[in-house]
Amino acid sequence: MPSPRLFRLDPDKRAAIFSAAAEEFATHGFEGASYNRIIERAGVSKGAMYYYFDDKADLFTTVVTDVFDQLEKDLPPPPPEVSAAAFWRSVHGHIDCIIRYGRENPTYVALMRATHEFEYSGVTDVAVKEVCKKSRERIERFLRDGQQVGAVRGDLPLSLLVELVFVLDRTVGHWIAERLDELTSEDLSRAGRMLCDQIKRVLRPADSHHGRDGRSVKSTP
Amino acid sequence: MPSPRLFRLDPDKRAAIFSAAAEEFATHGFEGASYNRIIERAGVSKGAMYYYFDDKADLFTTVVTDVFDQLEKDLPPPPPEVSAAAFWRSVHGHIDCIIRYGRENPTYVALMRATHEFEYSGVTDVAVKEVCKKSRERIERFLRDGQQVGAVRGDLPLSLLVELVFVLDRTVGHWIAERLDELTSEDLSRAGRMLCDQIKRVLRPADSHHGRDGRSVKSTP
Amino acid sequence: MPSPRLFRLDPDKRAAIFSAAAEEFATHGFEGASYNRIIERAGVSKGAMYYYFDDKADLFTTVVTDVFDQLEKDLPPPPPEVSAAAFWRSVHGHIDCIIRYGRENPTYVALMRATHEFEYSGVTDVAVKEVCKKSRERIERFLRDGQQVGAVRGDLPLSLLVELVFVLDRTVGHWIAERLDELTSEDLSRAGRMLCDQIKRVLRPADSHHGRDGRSVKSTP
Amino acid sequence: MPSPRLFRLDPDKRAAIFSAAAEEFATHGFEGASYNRIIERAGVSKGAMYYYFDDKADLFTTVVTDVFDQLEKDLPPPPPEVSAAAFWRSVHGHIDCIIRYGRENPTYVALMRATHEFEYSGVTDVAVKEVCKKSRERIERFLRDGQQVGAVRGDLPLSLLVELVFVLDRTVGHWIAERLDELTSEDLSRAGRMLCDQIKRVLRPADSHHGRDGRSVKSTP
DNA sequence: GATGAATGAGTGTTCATTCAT
DNA sequence: AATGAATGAACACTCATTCAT
Repeated sequence: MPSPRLFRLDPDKRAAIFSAAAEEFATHGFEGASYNRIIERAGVSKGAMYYYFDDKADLFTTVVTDVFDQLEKDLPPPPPEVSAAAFWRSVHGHIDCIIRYGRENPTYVALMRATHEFEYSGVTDVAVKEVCKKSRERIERFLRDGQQVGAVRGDLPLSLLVELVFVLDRTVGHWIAERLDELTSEDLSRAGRMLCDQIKRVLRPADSHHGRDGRSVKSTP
Repeated sequence: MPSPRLFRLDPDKRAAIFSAAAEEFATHGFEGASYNRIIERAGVSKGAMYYYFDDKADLFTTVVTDVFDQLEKDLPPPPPEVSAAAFWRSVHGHIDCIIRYGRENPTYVALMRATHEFEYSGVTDVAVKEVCKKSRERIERFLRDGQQVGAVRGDLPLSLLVELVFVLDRTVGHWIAERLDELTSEDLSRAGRMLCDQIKRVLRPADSHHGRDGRSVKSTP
Repeated sequence: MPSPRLFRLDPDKRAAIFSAAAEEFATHGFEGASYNRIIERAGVSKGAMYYYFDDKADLFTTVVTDVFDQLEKDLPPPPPEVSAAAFWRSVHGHIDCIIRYGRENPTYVALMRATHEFEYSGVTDVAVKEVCKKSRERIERFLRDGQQVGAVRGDLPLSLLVELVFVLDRTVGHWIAERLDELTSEDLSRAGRMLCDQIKRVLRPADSHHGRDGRSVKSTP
Repeated sequence: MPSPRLFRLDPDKRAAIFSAAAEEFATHGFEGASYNRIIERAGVSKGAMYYYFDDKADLFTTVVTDVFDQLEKDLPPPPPEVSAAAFWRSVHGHIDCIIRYGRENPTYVALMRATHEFEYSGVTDVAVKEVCKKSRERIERFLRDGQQVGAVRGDLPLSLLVELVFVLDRTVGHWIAERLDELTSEDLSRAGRMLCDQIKRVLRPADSHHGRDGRSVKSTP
């Protein structure tokens, strides 16, 4: 956990640290990132850095958590009414929000990706796992609501659906980020609709129209 | 590029090198991986390693290429007949093949994931990009065929569809890998069908049934 | 020298500092000890510490001096009567006192040992040397008294005898400290008598009974 | 454990490393010693050092072991005949040998002292403990032989007697080392006799002449 | 053809200490 | 009087790579 001093620190300095760290971690992943490089780019002394953060992992966790929290804060509240339509409207709202956030903070999108990778890798940090878990739980609650109004299929493990949504979002996000310069604002909102559609396709309950494949994965659900 | 000497090397030694490298890279990513650790675990001399491979990047590329090639070799040939049904049958065949491969080489699945991440990161290596590009082109050709028989939507950029297929596969692959012990052989083929279904959902052309969302992202495609 | 402010400090705080320092120095020696760790464990601010003590060496010296002084304060007064018997009785009194002190302050025993080592090492601090010198002078005066009443041999350099007494005490002290849990109170007083006996053996003048060895080391005493 | 490469190393280089390490450890103790300083003074590269030794502890242990082994190699064999006189003659032989060794390698004497301290401190290394244990066991066997011929008292725990012998030797050794320049060769052999006498005093069985003090420490021996 | 000794810049982290407040 | 933020040199150790043999 970062020292409380961090929050007493000049916001500009703190921003400089977070930005330098986010960029380094996003570019090189956790293990590949150089603490020294971050320190140098943030323009702080070595000692100061260790005054704010316990170690490299702590810095990573703190920055990642911050990014996730920042995003989450902007997300719209859960839908007041309960219906499939309301559910999808809410999904759309979330996606718009996320895309907008990503457009304004491309580095943070990359950082989120790096975080996810890190989580998948063999050297996962406990604190990072926590951040990811929180993030997943949020989606899980969301999907559960979707299942109750019949918007989300119930024949697949939630954990898998969560992962799919996670990854669809990241993939489209990355695809967008790579073409950010050439996309108009109109393109972006179209991209939002497209992503929403894709998620809908993935989550929608199986019906006669689409065949009977992939009903359930585990024999004992 | 690895030295031609590599291919004259005792296959067991070569396998030891590849296996050690794959594991290290899969666990730590490219930058986080330790060349020394690989050398040590492979049980070869330091000089020998630099005798076979130019450097760390070369080893990485070589191993990754090998894994991709290995997999590709096993993939079924493109469907002889051309029809939507044949296309999906072929997709299913591919997926079964990939899942089988992943079950037998879990390390390689992790390595592929690591490769993908590496590609996404900011420090992409030219050679690795080449491997990934080749792999993507294969999918792209596939999807183009699918489009011709009306199995794959044509209203989204191919590059995005390729990415989505890529990532769906990896996600389900990882989801499976994490639960490999608890899944029966029957579960696995069910998972194959499920993944196929998901890909179908993602690729299928938009129709009246599913609304008009996400028609196209770029205004001038 | 510590600032006079130290003595105006809340005794509890001061005790906390001394205790933390004693433990750290005892465990790691002077050079190995971490000033930061001491500060942290004492629960005082960094500035405060440098407000009370000049530096690490000053803290060390102060604490060590305190421990020596504490012990010395409890030691019995020199024997009023002058005779060999009175001398040995006094020695015994001292030893009992020291053993009791050590039992109650095992950390301080370790600290004394660490001090001694430090003195032996190549980086001796002037102030510490002073403390040790004072302590040695005390023993020296004692031994000189013993010589006058014929209780202590006169054929060896006093400095050597002092060292031997010093070290016998520390060795038995350490031996006891290591087994403190298993020794009864009775064992302890037996240990006191034993140590006294050992010191007597070492100091007693050479006589015909014990041979002529070790008469004198330096040809010109 | 040091790498076997160490023993393939140019003896001069190895000696340089050992000497630099011995001096540094002797002067600063284990924790206080600077690996960097040793490397610098030994005139080897950083990498090379870690090529020979696992880490700082390994270097310490290796050097210490070497010193102990060196000394031990020179020690005279155990006495052929068994009698108190032979025992004491053997003790004398050992002491002469040790004093001679110390005169020629004053650094190593200091290192031995540092080792002992280190062992006493709270952060003992397993390997170092092993070296000390071996050394103690040697003395213990010796004393046991002495007890059998009635030369050594049996009323005190052997572990304590061992410690006392250990420490007497070190103390006299240090006392000599400090005055090495002013002592003639004759002084040295006189010192040897003196130390032998002191050890005799400490070990000799209690007899009527010396009173009944210190018979046994533990109530249940 | 193949080795493994050697390198020194790099790693993340801790150090004793200072000084503006 | 007292704080705690800040420093940068030093710490033990690892890195990818070279090269004489």
